[in-house]
Amino acid sequence: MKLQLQIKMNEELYLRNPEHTELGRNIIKHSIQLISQNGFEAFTFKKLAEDIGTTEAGIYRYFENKHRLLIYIISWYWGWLEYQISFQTNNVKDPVVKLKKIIKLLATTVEDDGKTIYVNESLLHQIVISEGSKAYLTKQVGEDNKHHFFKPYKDLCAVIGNIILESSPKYKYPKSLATTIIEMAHFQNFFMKNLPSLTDFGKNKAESEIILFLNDLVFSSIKKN
Amino acid sequence: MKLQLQIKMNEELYLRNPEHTELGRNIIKHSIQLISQNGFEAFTFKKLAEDIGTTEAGIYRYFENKHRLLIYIISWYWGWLEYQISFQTNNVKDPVVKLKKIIKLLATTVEDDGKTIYVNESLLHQIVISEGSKAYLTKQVGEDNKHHFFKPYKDLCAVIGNIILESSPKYKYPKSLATTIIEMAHFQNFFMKNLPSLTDFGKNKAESEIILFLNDLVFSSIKKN
DNA sequence: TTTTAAAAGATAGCATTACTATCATAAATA
DNA sequence: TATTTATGATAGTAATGCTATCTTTTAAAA
Repeated sequence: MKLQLQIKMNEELYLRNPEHTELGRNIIKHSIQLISQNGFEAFTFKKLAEDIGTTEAGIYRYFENKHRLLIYIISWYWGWLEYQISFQTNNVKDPVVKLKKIIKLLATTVEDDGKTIYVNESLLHQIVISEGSKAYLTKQVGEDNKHHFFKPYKDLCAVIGNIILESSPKYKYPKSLATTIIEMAHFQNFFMKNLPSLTDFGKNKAESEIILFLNDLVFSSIKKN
Repeated sequence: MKLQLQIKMNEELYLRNPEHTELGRNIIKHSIQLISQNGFEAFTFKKLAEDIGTTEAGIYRYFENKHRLLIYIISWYWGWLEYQISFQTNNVKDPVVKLKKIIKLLATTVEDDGKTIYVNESLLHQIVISEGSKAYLTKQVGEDNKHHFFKPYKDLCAVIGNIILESSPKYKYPKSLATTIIEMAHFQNFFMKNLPSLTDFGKNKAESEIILFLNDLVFSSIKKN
């Protein structure tokens, strides 16, 4: 039996549900390819349409603009990651072990598991690293937040924050530490690959070193209390 | 005697040195105002020209494009901040005290001290929080790095990293911890103001709480070794 | 099986953005 | 006074970020 994973998306993010049609799924698939290839700034609906073999107007029937589309795929990633976390930490009692698993999931390049046909999680992970913060670092963040566009990210932070509290009930900054873990898992990765002198992960450039750094950071913070 | 502070800028960042002319200084001044007001995405050379009372072509004589201009003002900020740090930690022996002062400087809204006539450091600080990472989160990061555009940021990280090592010579991740402090000082501030449920700085929304969080994070990491 | 509705394709158009080029004028310097 | 240098004024162009309309295809309902 082949299971297929479905992530429930905020309906206000799109005009027409891209999961329901071939064209819609192509929009998601090719967006991920194009954005990871050329970056979000160079990404346009015109180029996307050409890549798919449809027209610009066709894309606009699904997404109001490219920023919404970015939020869509990033949100999809957070939803997917939360599922991965709940799956991988299922039946694990020790919150310390859970946290270590989460850090590993966050900091490790994911492999495309084929459970989601039109989403390449590995490319998507790269997008989240390079473009993820652009989803909210805008002047419309307040408006977008009213539409609950950041709920998947918040949910993930809440999950991680709660495990931090499980491990150390008196720790004062579980949510801020959670966002720190998430953001730093990605920023250190970006720095390692692009501005390596900003990190301590010299020549080898292995994600495993980021994991060690984050483990050290997190567990020295929460253990001492 | 009134001292005037000059930050030495990378000459490849501009076509004509904006500090040398009235128009150039206006470009810097009004860029900071416009970007902090409307965000970097909505910022165009046309609007900037109108705001100043000059023409678009006039701006292009100083900066190749708006991305270079962003890097210019952000770099200026890092240079300025490094000066502030060296000034405020001068004659301080204890690296722990130094680090605390640095964290405070990073996390606190700066007041415009008038030492730099055409730069409003307070607005610039807001820009660095909201737009700072966009300077390097691009596909051209490698190219830009070859031009040493990120040197001021790297220098600052090196300074902080070295103080971390002074305080704890065996700590393994001084540079990564330095970037974590810098980035989190800004991200937690952004979250606090725009997506508060991602932080633990509830109703009061005081920068002092971010300082407490960062102090806790940093000193639990480096003390235990 | 027809009818009808929904989705996609094809084109057009338009304001704004991100530039480049040219020519004239004012101000500073030699 | 001559001449460089900076600025102003204007034009133009390809690409971007949309909206609108009309036709054809596809698929669901009657």
